[in-house]
Amino acid sequence: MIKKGAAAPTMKDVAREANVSLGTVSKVINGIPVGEAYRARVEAAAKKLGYTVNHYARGLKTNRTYSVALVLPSLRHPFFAALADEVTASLSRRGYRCILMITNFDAEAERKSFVMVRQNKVDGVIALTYSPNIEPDESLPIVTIDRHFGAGIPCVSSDNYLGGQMAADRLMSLGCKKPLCLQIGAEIPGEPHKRSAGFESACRARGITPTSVVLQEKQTETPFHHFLDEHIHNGKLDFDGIFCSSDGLAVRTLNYLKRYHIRAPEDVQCIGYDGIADFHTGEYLCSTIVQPLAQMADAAVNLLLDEGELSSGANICLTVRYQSGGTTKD
Amino acid sequence: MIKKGAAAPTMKDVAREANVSLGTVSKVINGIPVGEAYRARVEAAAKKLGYTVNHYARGLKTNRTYSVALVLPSLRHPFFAALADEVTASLSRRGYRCILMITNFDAEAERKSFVMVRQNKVDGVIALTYSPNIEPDESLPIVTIDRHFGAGIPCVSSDNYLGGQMAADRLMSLGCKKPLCLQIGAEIPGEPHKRSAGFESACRARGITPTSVVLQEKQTETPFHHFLDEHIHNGKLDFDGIFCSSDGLAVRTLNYLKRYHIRAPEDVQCIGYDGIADFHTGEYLCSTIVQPLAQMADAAVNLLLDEGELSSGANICLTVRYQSGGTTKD
DNA sequence: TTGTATGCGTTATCAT
DNA sequence: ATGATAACGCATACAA
Repeated sequence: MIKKGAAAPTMKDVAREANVSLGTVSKVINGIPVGEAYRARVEAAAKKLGYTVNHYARGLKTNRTYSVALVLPSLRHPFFAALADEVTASLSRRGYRCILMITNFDAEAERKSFVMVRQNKVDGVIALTYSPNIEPDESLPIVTIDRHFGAGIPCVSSDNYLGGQMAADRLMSLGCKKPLCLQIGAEIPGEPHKRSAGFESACRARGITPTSVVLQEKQTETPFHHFLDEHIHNGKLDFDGIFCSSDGLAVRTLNYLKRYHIRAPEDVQCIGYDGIADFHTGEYLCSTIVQPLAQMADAAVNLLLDEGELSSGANICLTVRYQSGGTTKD
Repeated sequence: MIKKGAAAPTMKDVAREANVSLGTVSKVINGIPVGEAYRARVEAAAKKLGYTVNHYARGLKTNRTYSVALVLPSLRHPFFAALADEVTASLSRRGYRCILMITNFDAEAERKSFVMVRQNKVDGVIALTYSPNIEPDESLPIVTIDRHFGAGIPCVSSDNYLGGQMAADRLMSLGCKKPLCLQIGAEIPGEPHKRSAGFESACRARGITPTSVVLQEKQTETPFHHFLDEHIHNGKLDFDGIFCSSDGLAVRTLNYLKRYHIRAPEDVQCIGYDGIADFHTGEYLCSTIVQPLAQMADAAVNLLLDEGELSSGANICLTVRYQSGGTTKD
């Protein structure tokens, strides 16, 4: 049951207590120069009454609510959860609140969150969405993470291309001759696709031609399984190194191969992408390319909040690092 | 950069467009009876302009903001993440927004979130906190999850006692004669403690006296390890069944025992608590007592939002279920 | 410098 | 039943 506690003190109360006018209180609160004696009186009164500004009333005037919406498909995915964790922290450091919107991959839910902005309910949106069709609305303050929407919508992401290259280089340094690249494609072009592009490029730079298989998003992974089935002869896999476009995919792929008693890193080495360690054990799920989550969150927040940043239309691409996780021979 | 998009249409705009007064628009929006012709006109105008209410302005009048704060220690823990996911969804169904507050187990951060309520920035708080010392503030609309704060603060939790009993019964049905109970204690009395209490009770009901070890919160788990060390003789553990107060603890304990080549379920059976499946594989981490997350979220939301519920001071205790997860012989 | 008055978008209380 | 108007808490342009 929502009941009102003792009504919070307002500026009016403070003004009365301090024997000054409303405007003076407002000035003190907002750091506008005011006579020292007045300032002291107001501050004392404010503290005595436990006054704090009502952000909503303020927002009604200023059109700023000091809150931003974070649009995510889900929180169950460790990567999304960790991202939300970082974004919330980053926002909090800047005095902003985070309104969480879970879309469950539903385009309608995504749209809803975007209209919120126009209702002045948030100052901006940080979105990680899979819907291909959000209109690059007018000057909608929005920053996407890891997804390109073309138009002038800025995107912060990890350096996916570099990550792919690093995976390839690492695999080949560790002796792999027959690399395989497994990728779950997104409807939206751009970032995720760069992982495999980087991988392939680095392979070719060493004169090796990798095999690549792409899965349509939201499809089950059985096409991958069929592919693997066809490439197992005499209990041996045709490939000695696999790069997966996510750690989750790597884990599932390795699990599948386990049925054939093909193990990592002995029989095949494998590198994933994301780099979210298992919470309970602190261990990485597999060897992986680690996304710089904290920096990505900060970048997104700064982009959204800092004057002029957004209009630059810049995409920010943060560097990644390799992390051994037991599925490679290093 | 936060810039304003095309100003969102207001009631005034709708009123002008529909050629009616402001009050009439308000009535239509709020479902208050109004002439059919008017209603149609207003609705048409609203749709045409893409009008949506500004919740903040409304909140200024009604003292309701239609948003509640969810206070959580972290999002990295799968249980917290899943809980946040469910709470957000439940809130959304009721037309409420979720403001996420991550405390990182910091008492000061928790306190901050509680003052927000008095500033009218949220209508209530759903909190899962470990700080023992939040004052049962005046009529602060708050519901806790899985933590008791005594006083009149309602708490929704899974039936921890029953869960402990179920674990004990299951273990003994599966042939265990020497049960061990491992628990990470909380500073706050109440719910978590009931897990082991239930376990012990069920053991004794069968005439078996279990061994229990409790760890002080935030302590490292080495005391557990020492204890286990002392109870391994000739490579065999003195116990044949372990109940851990969380899945995470179960996983870590089993990992530790693995060093001694003691394996589950062959050498020792083990049941955890929480029941959050691994996101990537969909598999449970261990045999476990599953908390009814969705129901808990709904219960917390309803308790907070529904008239009169809160004042009843009732604690809600939701039933759990057992789930085999490979660390028991069923 | 300080105080007064107006308006932000909405709801609610009035007359009409 | 409908329309005008005050008020919510705050910021601000303007007057003092």
